[in-house]
Amino acid sequence: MIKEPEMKEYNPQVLEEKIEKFWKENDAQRKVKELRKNSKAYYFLDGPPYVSGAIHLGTAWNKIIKDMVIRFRTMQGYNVRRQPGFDMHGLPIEVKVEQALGLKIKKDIEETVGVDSFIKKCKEFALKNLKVMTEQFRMLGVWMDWDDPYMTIKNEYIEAAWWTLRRAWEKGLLEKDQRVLHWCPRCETALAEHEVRGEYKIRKDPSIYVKFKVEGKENEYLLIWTTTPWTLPANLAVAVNEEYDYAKVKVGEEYWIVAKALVEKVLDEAGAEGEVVEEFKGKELEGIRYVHPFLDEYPRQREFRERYEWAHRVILGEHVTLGEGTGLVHTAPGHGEEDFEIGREYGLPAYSPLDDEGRYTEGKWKGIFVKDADPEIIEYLREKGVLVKAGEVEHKYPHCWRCKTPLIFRATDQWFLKISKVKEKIIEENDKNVTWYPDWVKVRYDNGVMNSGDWCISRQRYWGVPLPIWSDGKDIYVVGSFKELVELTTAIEVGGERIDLPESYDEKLKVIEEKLGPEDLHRPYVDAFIIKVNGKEMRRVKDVVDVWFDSGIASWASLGYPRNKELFEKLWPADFVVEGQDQVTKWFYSQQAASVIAFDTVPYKNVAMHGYVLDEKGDKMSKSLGNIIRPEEVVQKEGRDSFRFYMLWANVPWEDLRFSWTGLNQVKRMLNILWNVYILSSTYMSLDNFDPTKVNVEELPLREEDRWILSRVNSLVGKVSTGIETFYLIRATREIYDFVVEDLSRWYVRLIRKRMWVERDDPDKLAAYWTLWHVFDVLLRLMAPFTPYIVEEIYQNMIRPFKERESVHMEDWPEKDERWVDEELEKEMAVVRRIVEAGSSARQKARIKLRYPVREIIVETDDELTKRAVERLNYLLKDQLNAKEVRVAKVERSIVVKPNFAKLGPHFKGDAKLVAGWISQQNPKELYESLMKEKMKVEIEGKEFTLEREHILVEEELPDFLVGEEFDHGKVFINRELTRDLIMEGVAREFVRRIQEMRKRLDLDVNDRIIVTIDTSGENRELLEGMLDYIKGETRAVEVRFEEAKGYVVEWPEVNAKIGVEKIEG
RNA sequence: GGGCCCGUGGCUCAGCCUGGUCAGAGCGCCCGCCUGAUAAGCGGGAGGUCCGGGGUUCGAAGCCCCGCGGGCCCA
Repeated sequence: MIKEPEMKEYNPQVLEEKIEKFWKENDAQRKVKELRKNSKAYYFLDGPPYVSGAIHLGTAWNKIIKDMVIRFRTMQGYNVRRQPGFDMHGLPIEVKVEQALGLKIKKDIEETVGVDSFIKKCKEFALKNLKVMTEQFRMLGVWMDWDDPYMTIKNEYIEAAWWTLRRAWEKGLLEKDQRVLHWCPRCETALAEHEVRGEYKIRKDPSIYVKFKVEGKENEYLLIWTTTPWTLPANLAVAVNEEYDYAKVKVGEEYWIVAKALVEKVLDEAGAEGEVVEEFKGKELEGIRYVHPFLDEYPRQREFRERYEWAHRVILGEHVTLGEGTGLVHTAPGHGEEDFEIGREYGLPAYSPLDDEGRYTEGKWKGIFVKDADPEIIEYLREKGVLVKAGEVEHKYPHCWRCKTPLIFRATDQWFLKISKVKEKIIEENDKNVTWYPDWVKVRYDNGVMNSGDWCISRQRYWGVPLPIWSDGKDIYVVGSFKELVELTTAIEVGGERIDLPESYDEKLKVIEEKLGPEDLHRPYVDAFIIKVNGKEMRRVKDVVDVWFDSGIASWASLGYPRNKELFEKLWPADFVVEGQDQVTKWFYSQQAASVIAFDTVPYKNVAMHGYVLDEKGDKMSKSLGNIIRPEEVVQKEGRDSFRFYMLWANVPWEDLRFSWTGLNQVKRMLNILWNVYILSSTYMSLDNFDPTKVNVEELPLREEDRWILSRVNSLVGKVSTGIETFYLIRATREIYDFVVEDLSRWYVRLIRKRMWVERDDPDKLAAYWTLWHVFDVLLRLMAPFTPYIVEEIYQNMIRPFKERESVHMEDWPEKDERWVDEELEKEMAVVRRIVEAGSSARQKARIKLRYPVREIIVETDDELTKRAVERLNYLLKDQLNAKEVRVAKVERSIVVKPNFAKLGPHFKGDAKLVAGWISQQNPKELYESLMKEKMKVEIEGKEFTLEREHILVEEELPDFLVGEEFDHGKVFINRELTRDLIMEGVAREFVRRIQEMRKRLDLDVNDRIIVTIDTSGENRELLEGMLDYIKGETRAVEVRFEEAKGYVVEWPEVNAKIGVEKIEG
């Protein structure tokens, strides 16, 4: 049975708490899973958020989308894998822990706290944050398996990483290589290209011009420009572009060599004057040797000069441009990517005399941090007389994404995944197997893949997947699992002491567990293992793996593969992933890259991208701007349902979302309207003990409006399903919004109101009840993925008593029932709405309130659909427009013809007045009709004139009693003549309305009976006498008496009356 | 510098793929109406060079080209 709702007002906070409790007590989430246990599998893969400690609106949006999809697919009947994931390793946590422990430099970790306890702290920190974030996600109503998330720090997960790297090694895709990489001198580790992406910040650096003396020439110099003076000690060459023109410029007694196109600019900057004395192509400069400015300060430079043919010479490179500088590029192969590449071509060494903390390891500035050395070097160059100009420049410079330290380029030995060898395959497999939403993201993605280089996966850090590479300094071996590790291990080192292990596996394991504790694939545990391969003893390479690799393997690691193969075989690859647009070249990429290495194909079938959340003005939310809105704040203020629906409604998901409180409020209003419809429906239904299962639908006298809303709701099913499936989410949410607000509330409920107020068993009322009930049955299911709370509340009261399923979330997704779809009726109803709008507007013009009936309304149209609509839905029009009659007809207009003085004047000059007077006297219709046909010759007072159409102005004139208004397919006219009967009805309505208002003020129940006493003018009384039955029926009054007002009395001056209302007890 | 996306009333956005009903909605503003959904609801009105400029076409907010402004990613 439907109960009278306990909450009359929509209060999301109370409602949502109540539903949370309901779900918990009824174990709803588990039951939903249980229900679909044996259905077709759907592998949804959660992109793991980093355990930074707090979610923001963007993370919330992400999970709201995911939850919506999960709920939708589940209702469609899939057994959806809904495991959340967390990205838990990596530098961000290390940095936080370092801060918490007050550590300044990397060395402190090993020497002050010890790797072991440092790792423990990192783990604690990560787990703590995971817990916090889990609660935040739960708060949003996200139904994932929060008790069993995948964590990148678990042994089986780490082992999946090992296994993957082993595969890479077996395929020859894992190599050690010397490369110039971004290096963070604070974190003391290399960073991969994707870690530097987006981390370029404006920064002030020195900008200096330096002259290198050409060997064997007096006063001749190569002029170079750099913003990193500290790299000059490592300079080994000067690059020019062979295509460009270069010039020898005479400046005072000196000759400078500069790109011709830049001569003016460079001289200007240097504040020098000079003239070009010679020109040549860049090619001609190749091989010119110069004197390195720090030959004495850096003895190694002397050595290079002797050992390398191309050291300290001009070399050719296409990367040299004329955008800035001098066209001669200072080249330090150990400190720049392009420098490194070109240096390799010319056989130059990647000289990089720095330690991990960025301090010189030799030469004049030994021990000094390179950035600190900049000013000293500049000063020294000045003293040497080779500094042409020293200034400053603001430019973008990469910074460490965690600690914001400016990065330096540095040549180091690192481990790489050879993406260059599988790039083609990635793109090919992606083309073949993946659907992108929206489709153009694929283009963006492919471009990204084509641009990416090899993947540097080694990090010189602690909190991460240990690189499973063991080495004797020459050969390497990549271990694929813990089991294999134990098998190969012959000894472990504990506290600096070597312990040789027994042969047998079990005994070995026992000793290991005794000495090191239970299996833990982190550092320092794994560092202890000494393995023997081919007779050689090997120790682990101390690096850990880039944290991006962790999430890259999620599609199989989260399934426990390869330790457990079953799930993998059943589910992989994933059916769906969705993340923010920054992940296109990050997670979407790292997954495909790792997967192609491991399995030769891509790990997901459908991938969708969403945008960022910005503030109302379109600015990024940031601490410094103070415009951060926390998800908790939104939930607390407006509720989870509004929040969720809003995020999927505000705009297309792939564009950035400007979060707006007013938008959110609009959604809340929609939910409030839905709630009001529910309250109205359930109040009446409960009053009448309505039971939809006892209704024989076949025999129900459904009215046109019932058939119409049933058609609408079934059309809605198709639109919402398609919207979600194509990831065009606003197509789903906007349709729902419009349906609730326009179709259901503003129109259907308005139409059936009277039917519900009928006080007896009435098939007509029952038809409306059943229709409403059925609409709710479908609508609630359609909305369940979006607004799970409010629909559950309504469902529990209205639907649950008559159905099997315990929760709306256990329901099946509705199917579009074609039997109910009637497009013609939908179209006709749309026309009716337009006519009603035009009619209301005409009423307003005529100043006739809706309470007063009008005798007739005429619809003037040529449109067939409109004609059919007026005929078929006539009773609706009469009712809504409060008209006694509504019909299609042509309105007879009278014509007014006036002389057109603007044309008469110039034409007839002095006789114009005469002609005008004549025109005014004619029968307008006849004159107009004959002039429409041809010119007229007329004689006025003996003179002859020729009249033309343009000599008259024609106006149509409606009869006084008609007022018209246009609509799409014609005009609507209302007849405003009021008869006594019409006035009687209007006045009766005025009184009814006021009595109802008084009932309301008395807080009477719908069923309470009253006695009404009216003290008013004789005129009113006379009008009302004939309407007493009507008044009684509308107000549930037993009696209406004209006498002194009694009981609760209110004076209503607008109708010149005192009205008394008394409740009848019992 | 390159790739992709976005640019429509004061604000937030639909529409663009599949050119052709005066360019739509909500919010805000102004004016009314209704009243047992009611600390709600409804109607009407004002308000737009559809970023700018070319082109294709009988016809362009929509298709093509060139700019300008913003976003993401890359260099």
